[in-house]
Amino acid sequence: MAVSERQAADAESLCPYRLVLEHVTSRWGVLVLVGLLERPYRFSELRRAINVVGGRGVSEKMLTQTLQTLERDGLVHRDAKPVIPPRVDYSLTPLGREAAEQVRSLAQWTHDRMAQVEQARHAYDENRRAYDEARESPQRSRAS
Amino acid sequence: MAVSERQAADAESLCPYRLVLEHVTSRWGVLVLVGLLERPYRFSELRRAINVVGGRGVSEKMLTQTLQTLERDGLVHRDAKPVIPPRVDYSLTPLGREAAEQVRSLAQWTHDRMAQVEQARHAYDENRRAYDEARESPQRSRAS
DNA sequence: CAGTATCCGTGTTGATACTG
DNA sequence: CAGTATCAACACGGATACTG
Repeated sequence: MAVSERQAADAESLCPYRLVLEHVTSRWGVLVLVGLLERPYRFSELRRAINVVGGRGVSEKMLTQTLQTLERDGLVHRDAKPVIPPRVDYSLTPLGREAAEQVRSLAQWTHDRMAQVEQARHAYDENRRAYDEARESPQRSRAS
Repeated sequence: MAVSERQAADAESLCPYRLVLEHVTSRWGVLVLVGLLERPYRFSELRRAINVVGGRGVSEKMLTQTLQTLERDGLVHRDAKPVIPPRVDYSLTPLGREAAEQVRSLAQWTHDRMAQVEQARHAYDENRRAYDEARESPQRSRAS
């Protein structure tokens, strides 16, 4: 069962608020929140919308799980209409909207600072490489 | 090797900025950033500080890995003094401080909204339970 | 369409032992 | 003290098949 699967995962030894933080910042949680910030979505619609972003798409299982978790936390509202074929709309609760805005803000910050991060990475990798090489063949650079 | 291990993990199919977001919001990344926001820490000192928070502690390996990732991203500064016994101080870069403040803000929000979240969870679980029970023994409630 | 149930590969984690 | 290396366990995520 999906629910007990998630709950088992949640039963980790984290302070309760860290749990919510993990839900919100989880791989698909971020995408779902940011997506729903724009407008409500149906299940498959949301799935497609997320898959566009880049990277590999979210599986039905993961989307379901993510949505259930966020719904349980009171961040996402699930509106299931009893029609055939089934139609379920997902939207943000007021609480969810607050969270989503924070997340989007953080994502935005990250996005804006990517250049600096990339630069830092290059510098780091350069140092590492130089350091490793110096250790592999010390006789070349240390031949006094 | 720890580095290639991390890089393999990072080679996932995510947009680049999502990667940084994951680093920053990762289980230990959050704790490290928030911890260092207070003041610089030495390695084991930071480890102990994090372990206090609750939950199970971070292993040396995970702390190392987290710190290296954040250092590579240019968020954490590592100051290794060539003395015996070794002494290494970790602190936030200006970039890291910005990130840490955002993260702390999000963590704070989460913390402040826990009551609402818990309440939503109770409501959710109640509905689920009632629903499941109704399905298990429909003859009791539907005996016309 | 909107899920649920199940199996299974793999990445992440953590315990342990070792090094400088 | 501050790591690194290796291995084993396990949770997570994904593919598939099935239901209402």
